[in-house]
Amino acid sequence: MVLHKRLEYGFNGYQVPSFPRASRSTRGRSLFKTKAEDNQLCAFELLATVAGKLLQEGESSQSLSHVEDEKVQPSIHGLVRQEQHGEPSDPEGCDKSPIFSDFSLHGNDRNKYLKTPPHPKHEVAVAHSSINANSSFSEKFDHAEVVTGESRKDFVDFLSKIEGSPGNGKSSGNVLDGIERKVEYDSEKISSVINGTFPDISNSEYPMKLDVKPPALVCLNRSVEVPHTSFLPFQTNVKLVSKDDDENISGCTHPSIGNLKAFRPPLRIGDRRIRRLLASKYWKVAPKLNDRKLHKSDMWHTFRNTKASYTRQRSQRNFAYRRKLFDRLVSKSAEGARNEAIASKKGIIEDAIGSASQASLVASQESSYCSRESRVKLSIKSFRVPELFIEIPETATVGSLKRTVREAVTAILAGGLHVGVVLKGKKVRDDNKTLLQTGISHDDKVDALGFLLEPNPSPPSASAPQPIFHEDSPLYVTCDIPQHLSRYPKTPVGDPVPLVASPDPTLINEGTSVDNILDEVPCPIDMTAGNTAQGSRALVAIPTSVEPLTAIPLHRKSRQSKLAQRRIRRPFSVLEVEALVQAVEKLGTGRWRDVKIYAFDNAKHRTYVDLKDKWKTLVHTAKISPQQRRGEPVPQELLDRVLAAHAHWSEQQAMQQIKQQNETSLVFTSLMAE
DNA sequence: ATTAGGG
DNA sequence: CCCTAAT
Repeated sequence: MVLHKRLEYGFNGYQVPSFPRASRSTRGRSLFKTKAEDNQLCAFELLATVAGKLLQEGESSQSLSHVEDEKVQPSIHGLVRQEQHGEPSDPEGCDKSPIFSDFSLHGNDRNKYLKTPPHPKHEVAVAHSSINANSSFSEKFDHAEVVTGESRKDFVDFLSKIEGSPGNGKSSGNVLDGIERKVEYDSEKISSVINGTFPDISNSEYPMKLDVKPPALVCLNRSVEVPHTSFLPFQTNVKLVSKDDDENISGCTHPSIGNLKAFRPPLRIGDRRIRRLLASKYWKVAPKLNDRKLHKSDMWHTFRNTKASYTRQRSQRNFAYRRKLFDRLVSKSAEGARNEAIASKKGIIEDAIGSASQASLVASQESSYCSRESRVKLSIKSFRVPELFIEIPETATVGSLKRTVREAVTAILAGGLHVGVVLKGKKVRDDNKTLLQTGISHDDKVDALGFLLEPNPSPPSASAPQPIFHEDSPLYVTCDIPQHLSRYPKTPVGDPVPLVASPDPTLINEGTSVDNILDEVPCPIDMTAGNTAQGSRALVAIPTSVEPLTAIPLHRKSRQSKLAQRRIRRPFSVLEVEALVQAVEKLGTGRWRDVKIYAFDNAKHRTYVDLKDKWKTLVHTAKISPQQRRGEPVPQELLDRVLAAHAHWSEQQAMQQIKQQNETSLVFTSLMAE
């Protein structure tokens, strides 16, 4: 059991988990899940806490006298932005269209959207599908920058025409040869995208119109035509950022459906064991929220209690407000989860690009419902809790673990945090201005309102919550962790929690990494004109004292290596699936190592076994009815290809076997004849 | 180290 | 995803 290990958790920001796709196979893992969910509560506590805090501040500084008619505008504005000096984060496309993804979709709409995305094309800057053998056809596709659903379909149709019936592909002559070559080319594209090494395009025999200069920051703006009635803005903005040559392309891609993973930058860790460990950590601490509704009451409960811990002195009047806020937070967590993951990711992307900023905090400004008072209501949808390292003995109880996490985070938040307000990229310094004067109350435009969490230079005021974290804190005493081990938050009293800017913000949330572009989360938030979530310097709280730890050091190590942690679950993105399909189409099944090298070479977390497994499930998925499918919906078109390829290669395999049988029997008979 | 398949 | 038997 994993808990028997000395737990070493790395928190790296916290987000409301993305959608529920937690594996349903709970066998043997239920313990974990519960544990994980507990952590979740902590996250919500934090979320709510900060939100409440900010809200209160807003209230107190709010002195609106005007009554201004507000239009009820349901769209959620997003969000944070911090302008970088002289560095427009997004010169063109990304900033251009003031479109919002409508995250307030509910119920059917949402499902509908998720299930039938407007032309589920996710080809990032992958040039595609031209066929040499057929000029007219190739005219159609050569230089096509992005294959749309239509064109892809054409391509498939074309293929089936050539091959007769799909899946019955007999390699016939040069036509298929051409296709083969083209496919190979395409595959290279994809795989290079995946591998983060865009091929030498300039030398390519298939010149593309991509202006890609690998080592530099590249921003490809691909405007994809929006297929007819898609209600979601559809724009493909691709930023390719080559950080290191061996590292990845990271950037913000186009909106995609359900691809909600946040990602974290490449782990600079060679040791696979550590990688595994890390992955497990993420798995443990960043679980998915399986049933939000179910936990809502619990969360509120926790929320309330936590609030009490340091907002006790606040007037009860705020209670109802906070309750309301909380409800909204929770109810929004569904939609928000997407945003948050995305925003968070975005922040990292920005970071990768070089922009710097303080903490990332995603907030949304909503128009008030009551036109009477013209109140400004803010709801912070998410913020990232800086990386937290928690070490706790295996003998500790789950309760103590929870407490430790909570306290650690609380220490950060409570320890003299200064909140900055950013509006349209500018810091609002004058605390005495009203929101109206500042312009925060205007929600007509795409006003970006952001908050910065900064270490408070000045010691917390008397009214401000004191850092809870202290050795002598009663909270400690009650902790049933063996005294010497709960050393984490030994932050000196009054001292601000050490906040360190991390150039390499590592994300949480399913611990997706940026090993390749496939890991990227299409980022609808990009489309909120100019609302660029700022790059987040992760605020990292670093444990200051370490002495007590030396007590049980090697012990853990030995045991750890023995009981390898289960790897984190990392659902394949559509893009990955696409790549896999393409690779298999070319290489066939049964050559998983080749497939791996071919299409996932740089995706360290995808082993050939993984790919094989994924193919297995893909084939299965393709066979079952769409209703029975789970997880991020795979475009039917891809599934069709899966089936076709599967059929094709199965046949090949069968043919091979028959061939071999014939050969052997031939040998046999000839031997007998002698 | 890979492959194939069950769990 | 994991585990394993068989290559």
